[in-house]
Amino acid sequence: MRWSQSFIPTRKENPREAEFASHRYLVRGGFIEQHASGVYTFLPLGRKVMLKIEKIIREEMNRIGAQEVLLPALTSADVWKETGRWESFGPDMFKLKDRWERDLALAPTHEEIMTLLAKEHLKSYRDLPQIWYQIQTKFRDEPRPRGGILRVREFSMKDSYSFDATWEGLDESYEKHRQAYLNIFKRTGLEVIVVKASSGLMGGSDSEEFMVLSPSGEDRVVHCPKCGYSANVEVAVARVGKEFIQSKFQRKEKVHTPSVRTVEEVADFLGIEPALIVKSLLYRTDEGRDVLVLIRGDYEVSESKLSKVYGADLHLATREYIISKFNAEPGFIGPLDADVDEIIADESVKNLTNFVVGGNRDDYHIVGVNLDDIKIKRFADIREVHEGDICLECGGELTLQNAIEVGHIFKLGTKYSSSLGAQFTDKDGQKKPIIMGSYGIGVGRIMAANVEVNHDDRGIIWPFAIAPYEVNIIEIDHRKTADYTEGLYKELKSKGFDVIWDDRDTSAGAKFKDSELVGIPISVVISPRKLESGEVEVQVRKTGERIDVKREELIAKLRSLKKEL
RNA sequence: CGGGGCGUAGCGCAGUUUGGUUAGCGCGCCUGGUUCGGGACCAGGAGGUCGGUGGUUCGAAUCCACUCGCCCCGACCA
Repeated sequence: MRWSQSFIPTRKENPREAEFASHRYLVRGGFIEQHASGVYTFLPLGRKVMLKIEKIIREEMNRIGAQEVLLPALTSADVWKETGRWESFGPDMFKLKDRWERDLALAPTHEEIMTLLAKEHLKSYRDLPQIWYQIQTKFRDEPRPRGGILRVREFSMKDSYSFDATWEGLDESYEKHRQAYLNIFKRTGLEVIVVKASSGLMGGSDSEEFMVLSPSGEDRVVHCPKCGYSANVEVAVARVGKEFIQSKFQRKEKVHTPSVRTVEEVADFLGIEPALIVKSLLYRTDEGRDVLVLIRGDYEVSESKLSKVYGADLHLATREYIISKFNAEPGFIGPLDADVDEIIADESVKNLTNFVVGGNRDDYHIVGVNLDDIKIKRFADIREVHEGDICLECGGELTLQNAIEVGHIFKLGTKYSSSLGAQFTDKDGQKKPIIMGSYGIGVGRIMAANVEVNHDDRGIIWPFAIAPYEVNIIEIDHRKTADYTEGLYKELKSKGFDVIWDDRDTSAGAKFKDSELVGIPISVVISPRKLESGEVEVQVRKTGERIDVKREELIAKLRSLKKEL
């Protein structure tokens, strides 16, 4: 392709709204353009990158015997109602009506549709196992799109589904995907860590996420550098830093603590460490049950863990509700004589002695409290792991880092096959629900995560495998070298390089800047001066190297660079 | 949904506090010329319902009300 004939609308200035590197550079480089909040157009360069990522995904999926299909994006409401997800997705699902007022939905994922397909055709254990996948547009009405293409409402996802007759079979299908995913991320130039994850709305038992560590990520992952334990903070477990502590307060008594509300303020006021204060948080179920949650003052409650332990979604009560219920401000409520349906305490509370709780009256706390004083229904691990907590596996010190989720794999089990009646007949003649797994990769996220991780202040640094072009031939003076360059351009193309030829009638500086912004891994610079000695210059985007190469050695040089990058 | 910020030419911004001719600047774009290894220079030119609606006023980009859109921070997910 000639640059002069390409549609590559690069910009010199950052778009006003773009704060993330990937957003800035993908827009500035002419890869994407915003249409609406969380909805983007892919311009030629962006489309090329996406197609290259998809190609790698297809190769790796096909390698594990998966077969590509394409399901509809526009789906009938019935199936969603059958599995209950018409409600549980709630406003995250784009719902619409047809002209007959029938409910439809734009699919946010495809477990239901895929399971129906399996139900229709996979009747016998002889038909199993199967792995089906598609690369398709998903629609999710995200409450908050973010970071350009990092989190959007319409996005391309590779999703696959495995159907097995046995649990061992599911393990195998899952393992195949795990390996395929590792290959895909490696080939697309991403370093990922695999973390234990919450299965959330998908349901099922085990699930793992593939994470790219990056400050721009909105997930947080706990990692043990010593033994490799890794988990999303939503499900991570650990031992608390200091376990057994007791305070100086020997006697239980009410203490006047005027307008000290937060844990820090109370700790300062009383002259004890925050860990000795037991925070009381009021949670409510959707049905209106009140659950008082106790946790050590230096920790936070993990709502996802809490909800799982409790068995239903819990949400923090509003300030107004707390005041009406306790007749005290949120900062002063406590477990003693609390009129709630249930009290759950985090395990971190177990080993405290003579601790401090809210007094259920404004401006008062109670010190010297012990577990016997409180009617705790159960203890559970409901706290969010902190940086520096102790690894349960090996005793190492845990780290906490931000990460971008680029893939997620689930062992679904029989959740969907049971509710939709997808059964097969086993060897013994018994009808059994098909055992399923589901597996997703965000194609656009691979692209965005790549830019987040691989960029500098000049622009993007693509890995060779998914770069929009592999080689950019930059002509310093098109009028003097056009014929020569055309020969070179044709040769590179015929040798299999994805090459663009910057033949524009503009200054050399502008061409260099554009090339660096767009992030083409290798530039071949053609200047009349160097041509006299039969040389061209090779520039490597990643390292900034400039190497003079004899014309006849160019192909060999490019091939060796291709392997490195 | 809560909190914060922003909408003025294709892009980035000034002007709004304190209302007052014809709404500015840079980049980009068009024409002509000169340049040609790090976003070139000179001359000329085109391009704007100031997000929208309604109000206040002799007069509104500027004040008021409503409204739409976008971004960022907190509860969800590839």
